[in-house]
Amino acid sequence: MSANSTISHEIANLLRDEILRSQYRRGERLPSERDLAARFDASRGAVREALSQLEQLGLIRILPGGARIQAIDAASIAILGPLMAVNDLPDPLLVDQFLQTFGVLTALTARTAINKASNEEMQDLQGMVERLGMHAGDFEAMQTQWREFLEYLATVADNLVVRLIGNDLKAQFVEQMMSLGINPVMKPATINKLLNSLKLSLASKDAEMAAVTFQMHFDELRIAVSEAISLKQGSYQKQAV
Amino acid sequence: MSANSTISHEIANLLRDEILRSQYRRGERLPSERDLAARFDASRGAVREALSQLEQLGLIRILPGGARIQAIDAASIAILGPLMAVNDLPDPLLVDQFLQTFGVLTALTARTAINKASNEEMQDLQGMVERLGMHAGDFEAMQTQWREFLEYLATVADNLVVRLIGNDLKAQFVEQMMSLGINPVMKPATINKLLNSLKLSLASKDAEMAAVTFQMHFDELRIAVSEAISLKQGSYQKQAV
DNA sequence: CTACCAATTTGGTCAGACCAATTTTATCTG
DNA sequence: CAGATAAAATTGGTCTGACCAAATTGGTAG
Repeated sequence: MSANSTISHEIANLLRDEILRSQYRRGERLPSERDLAARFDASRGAVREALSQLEQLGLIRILPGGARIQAIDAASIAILGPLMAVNDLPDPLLVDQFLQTFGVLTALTARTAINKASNEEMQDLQGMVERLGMHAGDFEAMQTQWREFLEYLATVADNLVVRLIGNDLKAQFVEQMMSLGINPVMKPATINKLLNSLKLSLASKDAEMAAVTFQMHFDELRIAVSEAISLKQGSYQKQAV
Repeated sequence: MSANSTISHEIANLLRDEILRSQYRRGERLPSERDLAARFDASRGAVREALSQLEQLGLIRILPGGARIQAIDAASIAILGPLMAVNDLPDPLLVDQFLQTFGVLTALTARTAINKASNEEMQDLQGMVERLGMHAGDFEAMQTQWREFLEYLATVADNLVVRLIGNDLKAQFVEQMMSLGINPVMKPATINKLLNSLKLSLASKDAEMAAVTFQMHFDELRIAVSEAISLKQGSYQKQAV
């Protein structure tokens, strides 16, 4: 991601990672645009564009006299992806918080969607869940269908706020997990249980039950991902030895 | 807000509002940097910095050949504020979605906070709720204390993901409501009911109950805000006549 | 009408310059 | 020596004009 081939993006990414690695303290002044230009062997214009991007991310504040580092927790969510990627392995705690958040938002989406779905849309949803059950073995195919299902759910719910947040989170997270080769594994029994619960809530048009089901699913996913990361961590340590 | 006095910011804001007002269609090409520079009577550098900001917002994609408009629902949440401000009155549906989302995130924060709060922190929280009850009459004072309470809750919960989202949402929303003079009014009885429920859940350290309480609070708030906007709308129409 | 190639347009970058505001340094004063 | 003050250096904001590579456009040949 963010492999924008332009020099200004490269500079922005480098500086961003340096800031996220806490190489600068909060409130500290960044080197001047002229110094940065010299360091990166680029023009001041390119550096300015890079700094402009960092300002948009909420990492720095640019004002006459110098650009100053801001507190991390005052930044935009767009830094979550890079924040997870600065180390070899993502911070498990951060990933967990990520999934937790994604969970409640998905639960909200499901609740809203089912509450306002037309009969036709309900049938579509039921059909998709049905098909999900058929691919229980094939991880790749299921992943794709699962994503389509969530996408359709979001379309039906039509909550722009959640949608935008979801965009950012997905962009930050999914790619990251993929590129790190973290594949959470859930037991077939668990999956089936969730699918059945989902079918039931759709059949009875029970929005609350669907919400709870999604909540459960994400709780399971959190466990699975946590284990997947521990596993990776283990293999890393082995390599080190 | 975003009254950054620089020319590039001004250009960015103007273009952003034009895009949000759907004056360009998705996929359409923005005028070239040189044309925009001529139109705004600015240098191309300034325009480029503005476009860079819009790209960061996810409103456009810049690539050789031209900058193209992107789908709104592919943008960053940072556009929600401007999106609510493009019209005289914010879209009630959008505001409602906003509060709904903020509600589930706050509920999550409360749940987490109570689950991991130390004894001392629990006492702090209880004290804050106690003081909240005392200011039941004074809207201003209560607003301030309420915000401090939520802030402390977020500190205890210590979920960076929710925190960052919350930052963005608050930055986008609260200011907007304030500047529009929308003051939601909740019945004292309702407020007291919520406060009591909150006290109870804190006393018994019942995270789930606290979460539900916050959920209820935001549902009430949604109603109140909706009414406040309708009221404003009414007075607007009167003026028009 | 299609396929291909040249001319034009567009974004990306650079260099050098000027201004206003801030920061730093030197100076003066008590 | 400490503090206030004025001068100098630094810094961000902007402009002009230029060059390159990639993409778009338009014309032309098949």
